[in-house]
Amino acid sequence: MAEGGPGPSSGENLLFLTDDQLRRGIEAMFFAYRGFTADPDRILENYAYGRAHHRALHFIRRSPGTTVNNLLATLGVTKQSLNRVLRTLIEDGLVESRVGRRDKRERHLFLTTKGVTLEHELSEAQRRRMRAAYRTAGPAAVAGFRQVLEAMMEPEMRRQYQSLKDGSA
Amino acid sequence: MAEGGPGPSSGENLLFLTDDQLRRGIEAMFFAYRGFTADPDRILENYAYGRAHHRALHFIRRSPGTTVNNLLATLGVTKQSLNRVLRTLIEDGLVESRVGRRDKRERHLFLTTKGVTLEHELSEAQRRRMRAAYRTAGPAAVAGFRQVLEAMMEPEMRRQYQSLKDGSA
DNA sequence: TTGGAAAGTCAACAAGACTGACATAAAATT
DNA sequence: AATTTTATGTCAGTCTTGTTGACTTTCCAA
Repeated sequence: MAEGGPGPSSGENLLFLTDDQLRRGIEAMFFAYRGFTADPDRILENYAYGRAHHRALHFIRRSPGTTVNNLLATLGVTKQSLNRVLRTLIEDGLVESRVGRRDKRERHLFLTTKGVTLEHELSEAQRRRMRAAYRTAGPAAVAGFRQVLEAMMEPEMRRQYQSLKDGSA
Repeated sequence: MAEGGPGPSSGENLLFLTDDQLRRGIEAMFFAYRGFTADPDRILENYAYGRAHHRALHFIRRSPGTTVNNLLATLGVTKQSLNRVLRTLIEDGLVESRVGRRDKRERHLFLTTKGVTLEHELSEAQRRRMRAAYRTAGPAAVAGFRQVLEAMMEPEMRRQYQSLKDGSA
């Protein structure tokens, strides 16, 4: 690409779109995601659970009563993969699966008291880091952070994200 | 928004630090990271490689001549894990491993022409998405994005990130 | 009543991470 | 010169989390 063109093609300043800047952003995502998952991962080592369990707990807590199919769409995994995780969480009494009243094929998922406890421990660790990062960067930076992340999502995931914004499912 | 306390505790506006806002940020990271890896993942399906190969190619390209130990520290994996990936890349002629001149224990890693080609295909797909997101969000948002991500990194990873900023390793 | 959707299960498999043990060569230290 | 440490590679085994494919059960709705 030869990168270096110092003069923007238009009158606008587009230096933030150079390949070098973009690569910096790519590396920032890579390194930051590691920090993002580090704290919950450390906690999960004490239990017999992994990151997949954390994700399930997070989204069940976020949308209590959600169905397995909903959760599948949000997490973007196969039902077999989710099922293994869900089964252990149900067996261990962290998640309750209630047969749907209207549609009895559906299972509605809820956290038990025990599930809420672990979810809170995990999410509080993650929020602590997020809070520190937000405080360091400030409100304007946070707004930009969210804008860029949202623009980076796949359209279907952006819909998931935005639907969670307001009410639950 | 219903968000907890309407009145900030101090004179400053700290609404961006509510647990709800933090959870929004956590979900943004989760969904955005999926978009971030989606394009390279699709390309990698055509080859016999995975995300781990992409990461190795990226950082070798970024710091040509880097040693195995350096790469290990950057990627944050075990040598056994990296070795498996590196071995296939060398066998397939994408990466060249040269014995160090000064210290013959070290192996210096370089991309071959073939390696550069694949790395470019992968990174161009990733940059394309990043470019679109940056363009949508604008330069101010990008600056904030980078600030928050940097603050979110583990200190050791932040050092890695910043050392890559300037010259190579 | 029958077709199809939702959910669950079983089996097999793969990527990519891990630990632990061990081998080799070369550099550094004693 | 002998010993220790470092850098790398390799073998073997395990774990988590994802995949596909096949099959069953339940049950809603046309």
